[in-house]
Amino acid sequence: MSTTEETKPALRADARRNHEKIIEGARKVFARNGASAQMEDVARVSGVGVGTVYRHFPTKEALMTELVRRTFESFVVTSREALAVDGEPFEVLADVMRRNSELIAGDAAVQQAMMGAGAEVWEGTASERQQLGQVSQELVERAQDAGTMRPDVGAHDIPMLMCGVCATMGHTAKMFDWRRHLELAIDSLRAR
Amino acid sequence: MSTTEETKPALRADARRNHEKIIEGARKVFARNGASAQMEDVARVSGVGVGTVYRHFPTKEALMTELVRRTFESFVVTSREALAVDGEPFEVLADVMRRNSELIAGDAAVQQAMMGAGAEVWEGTASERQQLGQVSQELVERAQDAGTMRPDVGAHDIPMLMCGVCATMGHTAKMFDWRRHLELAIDSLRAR
DNA sequence: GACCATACGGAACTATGATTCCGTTTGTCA
DNA sequence: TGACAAACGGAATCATAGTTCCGTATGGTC
Repeated sequence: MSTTEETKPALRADARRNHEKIIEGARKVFARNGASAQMEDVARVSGVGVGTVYRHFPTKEALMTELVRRTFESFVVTSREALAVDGEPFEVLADVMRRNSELIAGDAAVQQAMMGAGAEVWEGTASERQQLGQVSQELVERAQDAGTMRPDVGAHDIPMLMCGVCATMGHTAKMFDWRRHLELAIDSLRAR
Repeated sequence: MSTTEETKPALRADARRNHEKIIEGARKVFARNGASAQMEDVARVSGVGVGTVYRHFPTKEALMTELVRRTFESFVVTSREALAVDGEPFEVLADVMRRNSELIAGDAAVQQAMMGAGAEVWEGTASERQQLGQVSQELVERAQDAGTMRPDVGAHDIPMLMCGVCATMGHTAKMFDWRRHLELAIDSLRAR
């Protein structure tokens, strides 16, 4: 596959098993605590020792990046699915935003990543974000062609608005309702 | 003034001078680095020792809270001024949002406070936020009575949207333009 | 201008949490 | 099943940054 002759010595069975356990445990811990999650917690919840976590991921940043990367991958999937949906184009786009927001809602680490916390995480997800951008571009063009989306906004405005919604998700104030924020953001994109 | 007979032994001249220097220095450091600013830096920039910083503020949280509180006070001032402005009510409100955003823009600590980082800071500014809420309420009512603001939004939506704009301000991505985000947020409040 | 409470400076202390190290255990393969 | 490399566990280490302590300096007052 790769031109650089990657040596992949094939993991031992227990190592492969632990790799999964760590990703699963880490997802829970980072989802709950965001970037301030502790590696000891990840190890405990995953049912392995800290040393094992570090054997699989060189740093906390690297582990978090992998988790966020996988989530962004799933955004790409839901967005691509929307390309095949037959509906009013602006509503299709709005539904993608709603669907992806629901995925983000339970995960503090992803919220923080959307908000730009941590250069490594941001850069480590460049490929996924780029793919997401392409799909969004297509959805936006359809909606603008249909005349139901403002012509003076672009696909690049969507992550910016989502970043704002994520800030609301993470906020403790009871009066802040991210679903409401999202609907306002969607409305701001709607043609008048 | 106070019913609890506060003993205020009158600060020595050098202490009063240092108090100002610390607030001034801390403003710079927290504005640049947000909550992750270091007390050693605050001391150095202020031109005093760390011990002196702690003589004036018991904890880092307390210092940060005081800074944020003062900024929120200035929001109350600009918002109150707007009550006296004679103009189209929705545009008056939008201008308050623009003006206050410009004040926030240079200050990472205030951005983070708006985004709900730090329980003590949030609670320590309750009075100012409450005053701000009252003034906003009045501005919103005027705009809604004029029919230029959506009737199904409220004053409480404004800090939520501002929270989102603050997230954009703090974001490193070059494509994120908080002034653009703000205009979209304002548009989402506009009557159709 | 001497006294002394107030205030200062910054080295030392402490807590927290990421990362490393190494003795032990376990899969794999002959 | 014996050998050995791969992988594990978790105590120990290291780094960072908030906070405390105490010897020294200074403003206010008689």
